[in-house]
Amino acid sequence: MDAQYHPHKIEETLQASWQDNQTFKASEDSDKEKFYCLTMFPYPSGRLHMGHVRVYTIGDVISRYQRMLGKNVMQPMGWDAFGLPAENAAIKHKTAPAEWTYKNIDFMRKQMQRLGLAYDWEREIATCQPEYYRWEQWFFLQLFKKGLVYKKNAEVNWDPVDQTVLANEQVVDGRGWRSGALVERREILQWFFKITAYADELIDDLEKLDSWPDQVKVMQKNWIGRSEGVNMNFPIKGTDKHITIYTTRPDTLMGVTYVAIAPQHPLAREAAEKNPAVAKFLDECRNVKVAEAELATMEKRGVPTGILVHHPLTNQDIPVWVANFVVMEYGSGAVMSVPAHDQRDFEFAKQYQLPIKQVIKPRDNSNWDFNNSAFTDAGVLIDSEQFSNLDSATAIEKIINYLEEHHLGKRKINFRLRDWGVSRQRYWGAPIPIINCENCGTVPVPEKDLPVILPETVKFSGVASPLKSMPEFYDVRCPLCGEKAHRETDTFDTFFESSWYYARFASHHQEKSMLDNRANYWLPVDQYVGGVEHAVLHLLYARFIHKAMRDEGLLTSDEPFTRLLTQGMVLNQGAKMSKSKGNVVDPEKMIEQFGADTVRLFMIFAAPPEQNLEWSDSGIEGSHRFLKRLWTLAYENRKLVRDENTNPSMNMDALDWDKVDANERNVLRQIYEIVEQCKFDYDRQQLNTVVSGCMKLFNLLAKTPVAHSFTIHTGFSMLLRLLAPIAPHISQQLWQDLGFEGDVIYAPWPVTQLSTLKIDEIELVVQINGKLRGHIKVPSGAEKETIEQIAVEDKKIQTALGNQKIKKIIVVPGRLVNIVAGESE
RNA sequence: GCCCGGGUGGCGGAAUAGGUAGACGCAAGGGACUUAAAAUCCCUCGGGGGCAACCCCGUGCCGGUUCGACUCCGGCCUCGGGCACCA
Repeated sequence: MDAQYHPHKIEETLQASWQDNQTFKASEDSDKEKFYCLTMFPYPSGRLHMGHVRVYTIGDVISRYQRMLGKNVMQPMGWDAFGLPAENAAIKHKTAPAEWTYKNIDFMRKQMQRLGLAYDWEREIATCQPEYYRWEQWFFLQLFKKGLVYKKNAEVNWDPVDQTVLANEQVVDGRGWRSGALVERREILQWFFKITAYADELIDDLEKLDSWPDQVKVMQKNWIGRSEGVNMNFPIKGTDKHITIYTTRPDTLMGVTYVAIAPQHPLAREAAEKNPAVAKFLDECRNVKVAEAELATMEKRGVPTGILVHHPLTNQDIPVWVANFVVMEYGSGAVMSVPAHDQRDFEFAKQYQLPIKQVIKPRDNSNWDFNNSAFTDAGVLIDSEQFSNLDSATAIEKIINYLEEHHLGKRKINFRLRDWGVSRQRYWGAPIPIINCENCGTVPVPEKDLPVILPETVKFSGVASPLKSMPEFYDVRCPLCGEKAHRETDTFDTFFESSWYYARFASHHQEKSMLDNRANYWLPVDQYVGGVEHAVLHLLYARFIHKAMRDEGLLTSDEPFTRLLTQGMVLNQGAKMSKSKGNVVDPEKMIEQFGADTVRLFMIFAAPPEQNLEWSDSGIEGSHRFLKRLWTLAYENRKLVRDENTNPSMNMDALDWDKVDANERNVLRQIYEIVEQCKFDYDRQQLNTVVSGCMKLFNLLAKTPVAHSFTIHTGFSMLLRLLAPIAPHISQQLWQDLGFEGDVIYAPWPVTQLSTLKIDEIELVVQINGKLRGHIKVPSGAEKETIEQIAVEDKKIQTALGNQKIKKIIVVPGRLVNIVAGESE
């Protein structure tokens, strides 16, 4: 055993042996309870950054902890390998996206191994490999057969100069990032997944996810946005046509003063043909990027279409406006506007001097000031003919019933959730397995022809996808009629790959099917770890695909992830690490300087997993210092611990605590308390305080006299196990050097004798009116009356009480005594 | 704009079901060892007052509930995440 801590030597030797012995290989034939621990796989961007190091460490700590609890653990890793950055890198470095991606994967895999992450590398997946995406293409075809896939027009950001579709992040201040041209909205035909068919189940099953953060569940629930309302027809004056609107507030029906339609609404287009002002407005609306945030924050504008509709109840004429804030995708793309009771309608009405008609008054009968804002709460109806004087809730029911009886409207449950557009007009993605034939229309690629392989050696200009100019890719024969046909050149949204990879890890190397029985053994994932930024999109899509796979008979579970941990970002000087800010800290350099254990320890210690972590150069030095001290103390006690291992000084099975020295008993009790606390913290995943616990235990051991060899031995035995999931290398090395049996990786979790360890006296806090005034010692298990008496008779308490009268005494067992006292008579 | 989080010493953070605010670590200051420095070890360390025992104030801001509030409720300020083609 070296006198000094040499992290590199220990870590590299151990990592090599883990690899050689396939220590972390997972198998399905085990009598142990299974535990599937998964961390969101990365995009292979080139090298690991601190954010990666943090998540992967957290996942690794959890999986190692579970292994020590005796579970059959599987922890795989792979690569979310398709996506935009490879195309950008291809333009910049003139390398093909495939080559660049594979190089990055090789480099990052080495970096992960150097961190000592306990992965089963045999299960590794790169989503850009045909062996993977062929099953995605296959699954798409199954959804197609079931009618869960359809094609429709949808808007994209169009760069008129580069003649290409832009991602939202490629639109900067309304212009294409490369060309600088003003982007335009353009409609193109795209494939969609009917995720809305699962909307109810996606919302209802959130309740089953007890071990998900509430935060994420609430976000998903709001995102899906189930609302109960009514679809209502407003007849168009002078025609037999009508506009359908959706509202959740039919109680405000009598307050409608105009109807607003989306710029994409067919009626708006019709109006534009006759009305140049409308045409001009629609044209202006095209220069806004396709993003909800954009729509919500831009100036609310509109123009009258000249169209009038009849109010369904009063038959009154109501003008129809086109407004830029009405979303075509939600409801029917048209809304009834009630300025008096909706804030956005209110502002719009003020801006264009449209009438504001109050039909709801506050329940307390007060007057509402309509100069500043709408009254949006529920209340009592006024000026609403037969519905006047009803409360909002009753009125909603009565009005809906009336509308249904008179065939003017129909009850409708609506979702904010929209169907998932999966077409991307890009090269670096999985090809959509469809052939377009002039005779036969849309023809799925026959399953025997899968996979449709993405050509990897291409010339990449960055403007349009190379597939669009590769006849060898798109010129095909129609599988039905045999005539010349055209292969789909769009590729899948990369969220599709990341929606089922967790299941494929459990069926790796299966060439005959997408998934096999092993998936039912491992799934659902017991612990999923990843960033909060994925709270809605990725996690919702994965839940949807999981249910779709279940309905395809590929799986039996309803949900993919049992427990979810969403971790925070790594910041430096209060900001996300980025090249432009110049605050990037390279994990590779940190490992070089301090070793993997120190980096891991700091990542876990510096903040609780869910919160952002502030990088600190001196902080990581502190973590390193702790490991050095630990090594030194272990070195100094090596003989004592080894001897105790071969020749125990106390027999735990027949231990008589009364014969143990009181001081030693006291130290042991503290050790046990720390160990119990660490267990509690591991289970609630507050890993930073586990490290605090380890440090406390270490500080205690450093002060323990050598005579207490039993305590020192117990302390080391427990400390090394508590620390093993976090700093696995040093823990294993010391475990071995101090003569403990086997590998710490498989060592059973420490069990304490805390419950049998007797305590004679406990200390309680004494408060007067909630303010700390003293401490008392009482026999453990003392009666409430005894405690009260001791507290009141305490000298300090007597002085503090003076001649105040005691009104009440509250005793919280094991914690405190609060004396409620007041003025004397 | 909408949805969801966070705000506690000089700094990162702790306080488990409403019960001692500041655990653990970092930084800083003082001391020991050393020719010296580094390393290591010991002490101090929220603010104010007091010779002291002790006292007062203090968890973003304002108000409420409670014997007792960092914790619960109402309102606000501020920083961050997401908003459907970044992943």
